Amino acid sequence: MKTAPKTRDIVNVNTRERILNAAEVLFAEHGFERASLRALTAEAGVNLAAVNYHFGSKAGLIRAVFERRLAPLNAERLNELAALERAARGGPLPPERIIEAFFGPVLRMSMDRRPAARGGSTQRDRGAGSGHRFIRLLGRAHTESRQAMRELLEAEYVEVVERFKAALTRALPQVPEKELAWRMHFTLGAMSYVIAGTDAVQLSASYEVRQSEHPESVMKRIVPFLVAGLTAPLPEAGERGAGANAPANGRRDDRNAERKAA
Amino acid sequence: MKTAPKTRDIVNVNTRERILNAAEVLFAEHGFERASLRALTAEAGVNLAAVNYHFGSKAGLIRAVFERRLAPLNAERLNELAALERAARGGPLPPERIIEAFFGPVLRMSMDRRPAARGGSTQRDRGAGSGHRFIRLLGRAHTESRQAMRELLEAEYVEVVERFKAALTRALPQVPEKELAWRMHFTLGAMSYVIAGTDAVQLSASYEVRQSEHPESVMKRIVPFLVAGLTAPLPEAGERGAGANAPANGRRDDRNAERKAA
DNA sequence: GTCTATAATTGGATAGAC
DNA sequence: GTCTATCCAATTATAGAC
Repeated sequence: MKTAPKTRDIVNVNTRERILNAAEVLFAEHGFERASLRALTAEAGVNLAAVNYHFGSKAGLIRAVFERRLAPLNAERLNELAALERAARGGPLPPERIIEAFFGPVLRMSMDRRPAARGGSTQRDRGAGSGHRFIRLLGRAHTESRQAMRELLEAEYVEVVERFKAALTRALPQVPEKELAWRMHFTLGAMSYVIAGTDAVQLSASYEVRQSEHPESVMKRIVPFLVAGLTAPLPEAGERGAGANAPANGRRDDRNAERKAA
Repeated sequence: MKTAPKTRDIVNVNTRERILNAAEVLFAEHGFERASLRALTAEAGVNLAAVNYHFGSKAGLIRAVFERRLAPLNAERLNELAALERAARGGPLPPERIIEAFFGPVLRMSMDRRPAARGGSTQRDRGAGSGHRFIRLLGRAHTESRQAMRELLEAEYVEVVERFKAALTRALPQVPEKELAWRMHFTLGAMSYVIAGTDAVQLSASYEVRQSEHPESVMKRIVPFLVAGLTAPLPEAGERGAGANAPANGRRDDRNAERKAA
């Protein structure tokens, strides 16, 4: 609000945000390398030099794109978890609720498919819209090997991961720590795959699985799957020999309560 | 074998394979865009122009890298499944075995960490070694948006997915088709996350989870998790309203046998 | 089949006027 | 803050000698 904006009247957004929005679109569509600043500024309807003015470099722009989104997303996760813990008054939480608190925010974001608000054009760019673009971008970032990218993601995630890990540890005392670490790993994998969704790896899934589902519907499917996995019978104590010849130990549902198995 | 190879004596590999090996290394490390043909041919110890001679273009090289690996990998999966089905003589397979047949080959490949055989140098480049490099590359390919890449992967995967889907459908008759499609999706996600492993998304997992494990050990952990998920109690019939207020339906282990729920 | 040299493009970044 | 014009580095791809 320094001086009156250039031409547009009311609903226009400033150059900085126009760039961030266009970057989100084009990075998600073509990757960080192939999306050129030229294409990007054209999409945003701003001048080429504006990127360097506002973000210093292309790398700075990439960083800004992630910071804008990840902070509120993870804050929401922590809020939901904190609300659950308040309601539980110190008791352990049902694992279902923990999963929902972690996955809900990102799932809802990934299914927010408002049209792209492309072109240099104007009104209703509000808040950059359509979170699923950012989610695709996030999936892309996970396979990035750049040092800076990894550090960025790690910094944004470390707190939520620790908090949710603690909550799950209390919720599932019968699962040894190391086993739980792996099961969280599997859980995160299933979640990531779902939100990566549409054009990433869907090919390997069956073709009936489409993103036309509502978030609640997906949640209703994935929660029982993950809770069953998290509370599954523990593998036998011996670390070795679960090869293809091990007996199919079927569907027992006993929960051994040993902690820290080997 | 047309004329005697340039200088090296016995164990040298031809230019074509040297390029493929170097491409696998550098594409996995830096991505398809950032790994230049210059860096790549330097790594391989071959001339820059050789890439275009042997593969037509950089895109052609990328295609060749994937084709060399995916075909045998998926053939192995189909072989293992076929062996199981022969042994079962027409009966349904235990889901544990199906998961192992699908995941075993890629898991073993991902944990094959023979050193990179880098540099222009020579002997023991055999078969390109260390499959985990290719696995990382595969993870990267999944987030690629290029049309050609998607078609390539889809073509390589369609048969295995169909065959394994059929096997799981027979193994889990109590799970409705659509539900099973989702559960396969979750399953593939957990698997992908594990093999993407080391530097991809490990940050979000807990730091105790390391790739130092043996394939059998990982398999022993993931199989019970996935089988429990695949055989989990079905969500209630109504499609709506599994929001954060649904009752925590805990750990029943009843399996409703309805097929095709809404 | 392999090499050198170079063409043809495209990219990120910046200087300096406004 | 925005713009034009331009620099400079790096890329893929190819032509043509060997």
